[in-house]
Formats: sequence, structure tokens, C-alpha cells
Amino acid sequence: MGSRLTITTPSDYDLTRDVCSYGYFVLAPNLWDTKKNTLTRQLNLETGPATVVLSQSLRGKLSAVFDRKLERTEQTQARAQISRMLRLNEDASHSKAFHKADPRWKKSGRARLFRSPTLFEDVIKTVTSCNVAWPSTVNMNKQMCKHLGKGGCFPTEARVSRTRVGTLRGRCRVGYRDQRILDLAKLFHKGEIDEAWLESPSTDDTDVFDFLKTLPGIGPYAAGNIMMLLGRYSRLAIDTETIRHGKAALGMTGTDRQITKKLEAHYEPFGEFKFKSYWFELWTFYETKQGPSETWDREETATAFTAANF
DNA sequence: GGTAGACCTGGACGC
DNA sequence: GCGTCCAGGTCTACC
Repeated sequence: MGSRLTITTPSDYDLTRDVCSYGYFVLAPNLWDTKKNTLTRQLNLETGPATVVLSQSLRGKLSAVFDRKLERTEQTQARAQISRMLRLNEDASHSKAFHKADPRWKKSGRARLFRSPTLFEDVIKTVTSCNVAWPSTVNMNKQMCKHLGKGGCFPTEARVSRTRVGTLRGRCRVGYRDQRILDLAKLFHKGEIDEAWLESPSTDDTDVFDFLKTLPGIGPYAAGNIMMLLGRYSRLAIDTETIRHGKAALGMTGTDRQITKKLEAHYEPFGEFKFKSYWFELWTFYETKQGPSETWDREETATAFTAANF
């Protein structure tokens, strides 16, 4: 019989709404059950992988059911990873501050963006989303979990750092990103990424952004996206989808450079919550096209989300 | 500081 | 079923 943990959440936490809030919730090893409203995934723990099923039946509480018994230290690890993934550190007052800055989301309560249990997974997922259509991103993550992850887990930095580039390219289908992913894994494995510094409130956003851009495979878009994943929402991550959103939803015209400037100005009033305001606008647009995000099946969204759909 | 071209994959399209 | 074209962000070389 596996372990069962009760996770205390912020009072306004809603598992369905807050998991189905960012594209990574449909990337392996995450599996959202559209019928049961549960999130299943594998976690890398001290003595090996463990599969957890997260569900919510009470406000302020989550249930985490594991496929095996966890030692006390593993329970602590699992709690920390789940907390990071679900952004349980962002309490109700954080949501309230965001809704004050942008009241459009007060009614739905949207405020949190789903992320990964580790920064390493977030960074690699971001690299797999660069210069590629969504179905390829889905496939890259699926193949990395299949070929490199123990027990279906997302591979650790240790595992990726000793993987050959040919395996990353040939089996995991990451293309020219192979060397960049390998170099990133080595940096994480050697402890050259100071997560405490990146996440510290006393570290300036600009310093974090400038550092991220020095990493292999990380340019302005990826750095902006990782900023969001670190809980820093003061800047946008502008890609072709952002430009398209500027044109289609906000009626902006001009060259891409002109639209970029207009977008920066458009979201400026949202200050430290700029990314969230932008993202929930975009997410709402996707939902008008694809239906509520909690109904998006992992396999179906792999093919449904192409530029042609928008 | 700005920009052209290469990088790789998979979907779309034409035949 | 096959071949070709194209989209996507980062990096390097060059002006």
C-alpha cells in the first residue's frame, strides 16, 4: 500500500483551474485526467521514482496518493516538489494583489501558473518549446521521459549530463538543441546554476534576466519565460504567438518590432504582474478555440495545438 | 547595434 | 506515398 499525504494549500487554491493554466500541464510526465480532474505524474525521489496522483475534494487541502510507501525524507522531498509545481508558495494575498492590478481575473480567481517540480525541468521544457511547433515540444518531452527518465520520470540533470548528443537527437528528437540541452544539464549537475540566488526576492529581475541569457539555448524569449517560471512576472516573453495575439486580439498593426513596442506599452500598467495579465488573455483566447483547458487531453492537444488552429 | 543565414523537426500541401 | 515548403527562437558571423 502506497503513502497518502494531505497537502495544505492556500485558501483560494483550485487544483483544476490552477493546474490547467499553462501548457506544461499537458507535457510528459504530467497527465491531467479530464474525467476525474486529477493530475498524475512521476517524481524523482531519493530512493527512486514514485508516481503520485493529486486530487482535491476539500477547499484548502489536496490529496497526494503514491504508488509506493515513502520514507520520511522522501515525503519531505515530495511535498517540496508538489508545492513548487503547484505554486503553493503564492498565497491568497498574492492572488489578491494580482487581482487588484488586473481585476479582469478576480471572478474566475485565476492567478497561478502551473510549472514543474524542479527548475531544471522548467528550463529544459522551455528549450524544447523554442523554434518549434507545439506537437514537437510534446514529442520531445515524451521521448526524453521514455528514453532517459527512470520509471517514466522527467530525466534528472545527472542522467542528461551523461547522455550522448546522438541519443538526444536520434531518440528524443530534440534536433540541434541536443548540445544545448546537454550543456545545460552539465551546468545544473555541477551546481553552477545558483537557484537560491535566482529565486531570492533580493535579486534584481534585470540581473536574473541577464544571467539567464548567458545560458546555452536561452535567448530573450526563453529567458523571459524562465523568469515567469521563477515567479518573476515583471516582463513578457515575446514570441510569434505574442505578436499574433497583438494583431488578432488587440488589433495592433505595424512591423513585428513596432508591435513588440506596442505590446510592452500595453502591458506596462500591470507592473509586476505583466506576464500574468498577458498570459491569461492568451489562455482565454485558446479556450475560446479549444474549449476549457481542463478538457484538453494530453494526446489530443499534441495535434490540436498548431498555428493553423489559430 | 543590427541583421542574414543556418540550425532541425514535423505538419501541410501538391502531385 | 513521396517530395517540397514552411514555421519556430537562438546563435554566429559579418557589416
